[in-house]
Amino acid sequence: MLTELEGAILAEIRNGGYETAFQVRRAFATSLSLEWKGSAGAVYPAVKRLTARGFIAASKAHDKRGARRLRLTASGKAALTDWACDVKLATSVGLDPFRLRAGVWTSLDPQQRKQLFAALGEEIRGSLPMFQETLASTKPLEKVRVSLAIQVQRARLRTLARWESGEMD
Amino acid sequence: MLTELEGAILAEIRNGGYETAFQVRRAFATSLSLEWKGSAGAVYPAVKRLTARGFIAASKAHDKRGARRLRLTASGKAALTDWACDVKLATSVGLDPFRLRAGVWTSLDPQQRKQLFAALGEEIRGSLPMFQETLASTKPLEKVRVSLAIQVQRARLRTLARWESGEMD
DNA sequence: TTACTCATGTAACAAGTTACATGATTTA
DNA sequence: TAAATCATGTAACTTGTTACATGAGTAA
Repeated sequence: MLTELEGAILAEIRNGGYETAFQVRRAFATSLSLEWKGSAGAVYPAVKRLTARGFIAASKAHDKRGARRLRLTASGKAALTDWACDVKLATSVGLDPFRLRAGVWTSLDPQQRKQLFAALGEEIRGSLPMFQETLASTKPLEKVRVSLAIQVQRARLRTLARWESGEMD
Repeated sequence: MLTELEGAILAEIRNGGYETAFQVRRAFATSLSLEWKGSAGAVYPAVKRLTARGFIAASKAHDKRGARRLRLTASGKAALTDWACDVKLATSVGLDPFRLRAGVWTSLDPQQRKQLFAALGEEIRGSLPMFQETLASTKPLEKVRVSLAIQVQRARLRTLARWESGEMD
């Protein structure tokens, strides 16, 4: 069993090709589709755990700096596949901040709600260009994730439009 | 600043009307749209924190059992509204297990992928009736959350259909 | 040579998990 | 009266956060 972060770390290492833990951190910190901060206190211990479980192997780089380059072992690849193909976990609803808050919006007075929905729509529409830029210039793994993030944002916009012009159901 | 769980707890207390912490736990444990387990070790400390911050007030029930019934204070209501109307937080992408795994699916061989997508579709379609039942029989707050969960599942089905008959983009 | 980036970590803290403990009330 | 449910908690653990420490290589 892997945590969501551990699964994402294995995916990043496999995808990036001999990345250092530092590069994994940076990938997380700059990703639009990943929610984690890429904090040292999360990534280094997680890499240590995954190494101890035999999922990651490390080798020194040949350059001057000689950083620890990470790669997946055979069992690491298997663990990643198991994690990614877990049907129950993959289809669970997840922690969606929009959904979690939407219930509360029903008890807002109409004027406040109208203002809020306008602000939400503006924020989402403003975020789409960034997503679309990333979509053009990344590797398949991140591309697919960004594409799904865009779909979520579009679905939110449709929901807002429906709620603005009618009932909240 | 509230955590997602704390926000959801305040929403539940406001929505439920003088619930006990135990009833909040059960609501979380049985909810289709909430990801938390409603564990005692999460809920009781959170209620304690929220009480200490003046967001929750408690009173003894008049019945034999005399349980601690919870209600929101004025500042608790304000804190809930602030949390629910935080535009940046409400529109952030969240931790979606489907999106997190989807990137890895690109490197599966076609046969495996076909099988996986069939299983994912079946699981999602199998879950929809439960969601739809809940939709008929709950209060507005949970109703809206379930409705959004259904939309997420439908969007996933559309994505799978598109990926099955074409390219993954 | 000063500042920035690369690189690896630890410490204190936050907030969730499971598992356990305890007891009152209600139902079969 | 035995079992189930209601009710409130704590303890040990896991895994994330921020903030700090340290040092090597690189660019201005």
